[in-house]
Amino acid sequence: MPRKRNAHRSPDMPTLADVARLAGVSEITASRVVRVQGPIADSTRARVLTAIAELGYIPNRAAGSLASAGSTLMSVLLPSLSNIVFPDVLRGIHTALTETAFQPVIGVTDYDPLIEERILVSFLAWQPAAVILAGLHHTPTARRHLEHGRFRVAELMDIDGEPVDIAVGMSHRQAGYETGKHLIQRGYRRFGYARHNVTTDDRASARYEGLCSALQEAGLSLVAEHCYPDASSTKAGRDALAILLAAHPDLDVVVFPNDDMAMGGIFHCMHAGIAVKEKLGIFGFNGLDIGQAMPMPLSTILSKRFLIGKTAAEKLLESRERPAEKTIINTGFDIIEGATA
Amino acid sequence: MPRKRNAHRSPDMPTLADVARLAGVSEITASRVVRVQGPIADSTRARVLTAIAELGYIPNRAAGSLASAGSTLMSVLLPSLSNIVFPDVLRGIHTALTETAFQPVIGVTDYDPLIEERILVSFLAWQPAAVILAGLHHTPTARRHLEHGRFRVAELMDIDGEPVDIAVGMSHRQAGYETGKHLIQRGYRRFGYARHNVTTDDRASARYEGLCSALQEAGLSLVAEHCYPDASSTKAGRDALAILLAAHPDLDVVVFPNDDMAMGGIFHCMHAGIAVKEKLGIFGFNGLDIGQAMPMPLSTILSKRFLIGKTAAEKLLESRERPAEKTIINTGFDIIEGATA
DNA sequence: AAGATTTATGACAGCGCTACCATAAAACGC
DNA sequence: GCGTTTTATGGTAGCGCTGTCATAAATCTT
Repeated sequence: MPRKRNAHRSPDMPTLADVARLAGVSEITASRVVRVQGPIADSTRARVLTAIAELGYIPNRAAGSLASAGSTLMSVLLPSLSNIVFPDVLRGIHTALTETAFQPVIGVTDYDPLIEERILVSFLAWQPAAVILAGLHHTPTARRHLEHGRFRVAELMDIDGEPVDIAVGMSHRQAGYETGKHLIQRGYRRFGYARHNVTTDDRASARYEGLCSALQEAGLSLVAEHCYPDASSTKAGRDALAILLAAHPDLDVVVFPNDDMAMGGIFHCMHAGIAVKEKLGIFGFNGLDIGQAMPMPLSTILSKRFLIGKTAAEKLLESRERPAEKTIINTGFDIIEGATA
Repeated sequence: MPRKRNAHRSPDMPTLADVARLAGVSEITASRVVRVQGPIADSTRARVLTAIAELGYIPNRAAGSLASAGSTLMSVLLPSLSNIVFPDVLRGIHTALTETAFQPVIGVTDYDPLIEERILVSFLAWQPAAVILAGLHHTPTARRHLEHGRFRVAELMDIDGEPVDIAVGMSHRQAGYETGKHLIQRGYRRFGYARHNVTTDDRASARYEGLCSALQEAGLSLVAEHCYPDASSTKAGRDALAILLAAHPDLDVVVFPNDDMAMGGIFHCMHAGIAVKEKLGIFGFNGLDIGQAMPMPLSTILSKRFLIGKTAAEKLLESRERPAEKTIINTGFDIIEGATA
């Protein structure tokens, strides 16, 4: 009675042992061929490969992970998937991981550090090779896990702070500051700001602060701001601008936390017959394609989301061990002049 | 010398055995508490839970999967992440999986069945509980794996065909057909169509065919079409429309394969001073928020992407075993009249 | 009260793979 | 030509968990 357990694999899924037997080698040699590891004679490799093809062998990664105490999974924790920014980051990660043995496992935190912590712990159960998350701010428990774990860690988007291992991103504070300087230089003086409800989006807050300090340096300050109660969207931007202008018709420029909302702002202007740029400047953030395809391209800041994801994943693959010094990679940003401010 | 292997877990990560010892129960009992499975006395559960908290125990899912020949992973294979459609689907899946033990592992196929097959096989190595993919068309090898595997399968987006297990989506052929009928009824006669380069996007092709057959029924046919050589984008739509109109200034409506391109079309009209709807109708597909936030909301078809993802994942969770009959769930679509056609 | 059932727990083997150590043969050095 | 290194392969012992079967105690029948 060789096989006692019957809850197991379908009609005898072949195992490494089957492959080894058919190829006339030991299990460990077959294993080495599969993993492309260690010295193997060409003839042996060929025999094993043939056996694999013949049996339709699929390795069992759970067994492999258990035996080697490590997996080929990379945990990716993103705040949101509604915000186009994060699919872009994910795309970058995925691009870097193509052709490698690594696979991303994704979780969505909804910008909530507690959810992040919960998902992180559940991901750790897979002994991932690396963990990628957004931002440098995590719960103490999460941070402890990140610091003591046997895996690489990349914190994306933001570089204003102390990373656990690697940080890849840009300074959002500086982006906000440069936005302010840029607009002041172009003659704008009466600034409005349209927020949205995500209070835990640290990056948006950092940009806001940067903008304020640029204004302050120039002896200015925000004339008005409005916080739209719902999540960010084009409609949110459109409505927010309407409200802002109703209360403060004398604004000459309005800064939005992202391009989606800024486009909403432009749509409001189109609807209300306000001459964008001459009468009212509109400034966004992200540099989405759609904004640049408009008849008057959106003035905004290009954040390099794909590059951030790709760079982070590549960097993580460089070494399995965490190096002594932390790495901070600034992918920077570009101001897109556009035609709306 | 108890611990011979030193490549293993960091300074003694606690195992279930440690938890069991501390709680004064057997390993299997501790395991049952962790998995919330089988009858456990309240007092015992409490002791085990305390031990877990005290040790900071994190279960090892690789070991669990190996022992039980099954994992809590759900493989998700999407054609693309650039196309907003799929992050929306993914969001739906993720929503359904929150609060369950399942975690999505994602792969991107780039609309290529061969890449899909390759990723599928590498995912199968984790013995996933379910596999989610887009469309009903796969390579023979992929299909064989899907049919013989011990996991549930959901094929999303499309329902025009024979699924392996579950299909959730809508009839794209019908959507194209209804688009044609709707536009004909509104008086449009001279139709143009702007494609993009993705020849393997079966859904877009099905809509195209549906549109053509509606025209045919009415004794009409496409006056012109243009295939933009690059991937779909707003700019692609804008350029494609410009080219189309240059050759055929007499078109009275242009249908686009998606909203992104349709918006590009509108931007072209704005730029060229063409009265949208009166002079030229524009029709999209997807029903993206941004199109509806425009001063003249885009006429389009609302595809229920989030719902598709969510429904599929929920359906998959209903039973671990594949039922005898296949399930097809039609999430339908809505025509959004909008103001552009 | 004696059996039948349910509830709570445990012993043990083994899932399929790889780390570790050992060995044998081939290539190299001088 | 005799050590020494390199190349190629194998034996063995687990990795940490859960399926299976067994058992003991509590509860329910009639």
